[in-house]
Amino acid sequence: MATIYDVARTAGVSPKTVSRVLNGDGPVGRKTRKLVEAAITELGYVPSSAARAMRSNRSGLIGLITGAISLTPTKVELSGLPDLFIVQGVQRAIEAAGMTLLISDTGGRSERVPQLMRTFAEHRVEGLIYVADYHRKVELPPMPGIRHLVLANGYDDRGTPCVLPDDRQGQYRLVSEAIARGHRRIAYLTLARSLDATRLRTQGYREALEAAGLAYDPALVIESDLPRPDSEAEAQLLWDAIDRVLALPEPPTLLCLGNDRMAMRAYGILRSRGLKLPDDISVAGYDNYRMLAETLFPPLTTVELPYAAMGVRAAQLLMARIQGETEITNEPQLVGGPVCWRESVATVRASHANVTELGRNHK
Amino acid sequence: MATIYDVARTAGVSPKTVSRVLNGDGPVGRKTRKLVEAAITELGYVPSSAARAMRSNRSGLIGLITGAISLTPTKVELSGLPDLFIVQGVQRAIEAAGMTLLISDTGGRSERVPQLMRTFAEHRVEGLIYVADYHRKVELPPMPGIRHLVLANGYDDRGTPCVLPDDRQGQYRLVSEAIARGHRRIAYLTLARSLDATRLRTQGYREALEAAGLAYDPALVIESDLPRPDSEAEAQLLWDAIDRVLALPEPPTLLCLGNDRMAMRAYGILRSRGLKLPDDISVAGYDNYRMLAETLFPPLTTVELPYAAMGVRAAQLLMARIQGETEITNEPQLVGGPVCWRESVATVRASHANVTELGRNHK
DNA sequence: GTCCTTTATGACACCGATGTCATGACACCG
DNA sequence: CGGTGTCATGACATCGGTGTCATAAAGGAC
Repeated sequence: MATIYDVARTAGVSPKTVSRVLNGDGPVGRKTRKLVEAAITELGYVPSSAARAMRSNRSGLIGLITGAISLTPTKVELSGLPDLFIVQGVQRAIEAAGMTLLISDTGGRSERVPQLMRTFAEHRVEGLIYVADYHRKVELPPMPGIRHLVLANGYDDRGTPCVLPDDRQGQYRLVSEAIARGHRRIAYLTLARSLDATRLRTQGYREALEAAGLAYDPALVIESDLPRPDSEAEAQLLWDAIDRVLALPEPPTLLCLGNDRMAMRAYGILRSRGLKLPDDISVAGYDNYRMLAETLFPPLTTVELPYAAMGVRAAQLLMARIQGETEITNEPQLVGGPVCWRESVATVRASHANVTELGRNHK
Repeated sequence: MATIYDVARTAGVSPKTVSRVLNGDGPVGRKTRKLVEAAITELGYVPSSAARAMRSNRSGLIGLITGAISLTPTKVELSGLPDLFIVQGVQRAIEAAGMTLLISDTGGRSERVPQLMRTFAEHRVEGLIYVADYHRKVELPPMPGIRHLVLANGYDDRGTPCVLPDDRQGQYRLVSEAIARGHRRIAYLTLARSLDATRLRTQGYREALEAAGLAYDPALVIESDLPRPDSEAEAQLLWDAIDRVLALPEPPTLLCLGNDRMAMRAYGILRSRGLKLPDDISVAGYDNYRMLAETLFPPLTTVELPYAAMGVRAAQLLMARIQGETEITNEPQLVGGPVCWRESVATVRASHANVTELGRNHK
């Protein structure tokens, strides 16, 4: 591969002049510039980032880690992998800034982290982004030699800068808009209560009811998904929850599910009870996992988890720190996603609205 | 960050001696080694790969590109993204070999490829892996400065080494095992005929029938999926195809679908016709897209696309080339995946088997 | 004791960029 | 015409490792 010396010799100038042409520092005569550019093209010269990095002490590299990483051993989750969109977002923003991304995946084995960190250190990454597989608290091991760290989809209690989905707002918007379409009895069949997402979305659910002057009915909110060894046992929980809300004196007109996967199961369960979607009952999910949401019939109304945007934001946050910008808060950056309105949620006619009043008194 | 000179000074030796301790070339006295190791630990020294790369002319970096890349503009496909598993496989194999992966994604815009290639060239990657989004022929632009190239999930007509899923064998196994479970009339509702996967899997389907002495009935094989602007129009194709095979004089006992997404649609369509799965009719997919296959009820029998294994194989192929191994074929490397047998395919009782004979004569 | 080999270590150059400083050629001003 | 400033360019050192070669000390054979 050609070097700057080859270019200099071909163009009949000094290496430093070639460097000036490349970087635009210092003045270069017009004829000289042409000569150099011709030589570069002729030789197919591409500057070596290794040499540049060594001289400038700036590698232009950003590290990114996905997968298990915490100190405490965690069970392997099937889920994961939509975080790919976070990575794509990071990639885009990093690249736009002229930097390059080094990506590593622990593959669920967090004991490999020290090894990965060492590799990053050898390459002198200027910053590191850790992408969690779902909205959660993480506990990172000490990372010697890492100057800047940003968490995406996760947070810790050490004030590390982080980017999180705005789960509260997402559920709030979904429920608010559903109310605007006439729904008054809205069930919320949640993911595991222990998840941050569940806590925040439940809060958003309640706030939306409150803003509309509707009473909160605890009977409509049921934890309906817990990790189980087999898929069928998981589905059973949801089955029971749906049974319970449908048996209420004033059954819901809309079921909000903890995620699109649960919504997909709900389709099957509701149909097996002879209900037509969305005429007899409406369904909404969360995540906008498009492979599911768009393929289901009817297509699923859901809230988008703004993964790509979160990735972009995380990258920008990191770049700002690297460039030493001072006025930066450590507050979690919340990123909201739009509600994707599809046919699984019907507009309720006025007659149903009357039911609402009953529903309010019900409490 | 500490340098080898800092370590040398702290240990009271020359930099070269530190280098010897690090790399294990040349002899080092026991006491000296201890001194040096203590200094390394004390300073938290990590050697700079940039400096090392410059001297040795070996970067230890492998480039990987995903997403659109061909010369001819392609429409953006929703699908994509299971290729994440290919990337994970590559990652694992590359890392095991002590190298580091630079990953870039075109995000569907192949006009960005030259820019990505330049970045790779600047970092002096020793080889490049291109990961296609589905089994397909690709047309790569010229890649100056790339010494070694391997295609994963794609192939070209220039004999570039490549790794492909063994689609023929996958469908062959699925159908063979289904026959072993008593199925005699097996429909195959395929993806677009233009896809390589469809051609190869159809071949596997026919060979399995042939091996079992069953006649091939063209009425059972229907192209049932074509890219359409909206999801509903796509589903309509499948709906019609299912109508047609169910209306046959000898309807099939098993529907093989082109992928798991189609299988998911088939569940809905079959149930809307009042059929029970798998008692009235069996269904099988392809891909082992677990989010679908395991969540569907009943869980879906499908063929695994061995993405992770393909990634590992691609990485190994590339490493072998980099190390200059000579006896390497350019034959496509076919990687087979297992059939994941789940409850969506029933075992057919003998009474049904009689139907088979009719089926054979039917042709 | 001398010679030779082996072991342990250091001096120095080099990889390919770029920062610093010096130099030469002009142009302009008084 | 000499002084001053700008423009264009090159010589040289430097970043952090490693390959080459030299050197010194230790051990063994005669």
